[in-house]
Amino acid sequence: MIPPRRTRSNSRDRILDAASEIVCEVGAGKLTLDAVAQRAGLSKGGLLYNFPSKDALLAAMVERMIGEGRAEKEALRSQIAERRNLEARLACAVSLKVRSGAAQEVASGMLAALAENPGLLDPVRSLIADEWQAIKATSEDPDAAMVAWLAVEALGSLDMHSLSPVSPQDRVRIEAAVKRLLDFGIREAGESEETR
Amino acid sequence: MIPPRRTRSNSRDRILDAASEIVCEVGAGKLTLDAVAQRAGLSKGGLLYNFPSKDALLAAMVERMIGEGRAEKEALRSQIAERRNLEARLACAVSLKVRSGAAQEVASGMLAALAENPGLLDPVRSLIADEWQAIKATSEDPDAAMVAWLAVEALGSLDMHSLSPVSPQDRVRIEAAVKRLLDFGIREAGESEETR
DNA sequence: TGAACTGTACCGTCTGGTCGGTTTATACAG
DNA sequence: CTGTATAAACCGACCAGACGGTACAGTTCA
Repeated sequence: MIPPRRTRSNSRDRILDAASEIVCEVGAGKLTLDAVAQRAGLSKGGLLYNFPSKDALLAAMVERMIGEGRAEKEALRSQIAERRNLEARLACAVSLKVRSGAAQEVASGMLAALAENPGLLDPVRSLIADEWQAIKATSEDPDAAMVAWLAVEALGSLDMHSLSPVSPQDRVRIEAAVKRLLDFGIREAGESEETR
Repeated sequence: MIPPRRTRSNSRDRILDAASEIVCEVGAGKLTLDAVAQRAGLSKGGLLYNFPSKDALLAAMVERMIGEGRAEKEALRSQIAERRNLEARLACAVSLKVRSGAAQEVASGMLAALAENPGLLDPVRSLIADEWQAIKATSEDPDAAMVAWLAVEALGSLDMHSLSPVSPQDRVRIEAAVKRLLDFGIREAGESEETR
């Protein structure tokens, strides 16, 4: 029950949390230093002491989000025994799971703010590039894996902008379809069709 | 050689063009009324005479973009004879074709600005919803069509944020894979695999 | 005591929007 | 053809608020 000692790292986390909440609730356009400070329970001075500029704050947010994403992915890696299309499955699982949570909405708002500072997106860019490479490299059927990964990515992206026309039922079907796609690949000409 | 008579609609288009250019070049963050006015060759007063507010301007930009997309789709409709998975084919074709052009970059920048005014995205939302319905309704294999459409959508979305890890070669392969997917569907368990 | 940290008042700039005035085109009367 | 009236189109100075950032004086802890 230590009187919540305000350490620097402590404040940093509180600030980052506050910023995420704000972005998530009212969008990146309203992400002002004043708002963040208020939300985090300190003054603008204190905020700027921890993050010398708004860009620094944004960069830290990106950093943290990527870290969380990676951690989540790592956690899933151990659960997936099957080696087949490992990376693709991973990516899809991560997307389908993580992306429906709060992180999703944060990412949504962030993109808007980040769009103006292309540099801030660099970490994200390289993360995606890595994922893509892994998928191409470790999949038995890269074509199917690429398409599957893209489809899942789109799901997230559309949600992100609240643009998704995909109903929950659709979602289930898509998930199943993606799994089938990864497991069995794309059918060739002259094969049977069962469900119609 | 009439001294380009300044009609209202004339100015409107000039303004819309200018705004698009700016968004495309420096991003939505720099889309100020002053900049647009200067670019369009009139004063801020004149600009605000044509569009009573910045939101009105943005809304008009969205409107025009949607209109262009629809026109493009209509144009393609006549070229695609095959009835199979018509809607999905159309949508994908439009995306693959149009989205690689200038409209793409404009859309990119726009999203950032639009993210703050969710209402401005309503037209886009309904457009997408319509497309989605059409795809589900008119496809022989809705599952495959949905996945295909999503994959193409992701391609556009990633490009939009300059986040795409997809190389030109990848793109070609994906395009082919999507076509196969639409034509032949997803393979089921216990079928031959030829390319490995 | 000193370093880490916080609070607050303030500044400069940017930007959307207002507003009164000016130009330009058109219609029409004489 | 000329003068006049009218309204649309346009101009640009100005304003108010928001926002990022600074300065600096306190405060707290080791």
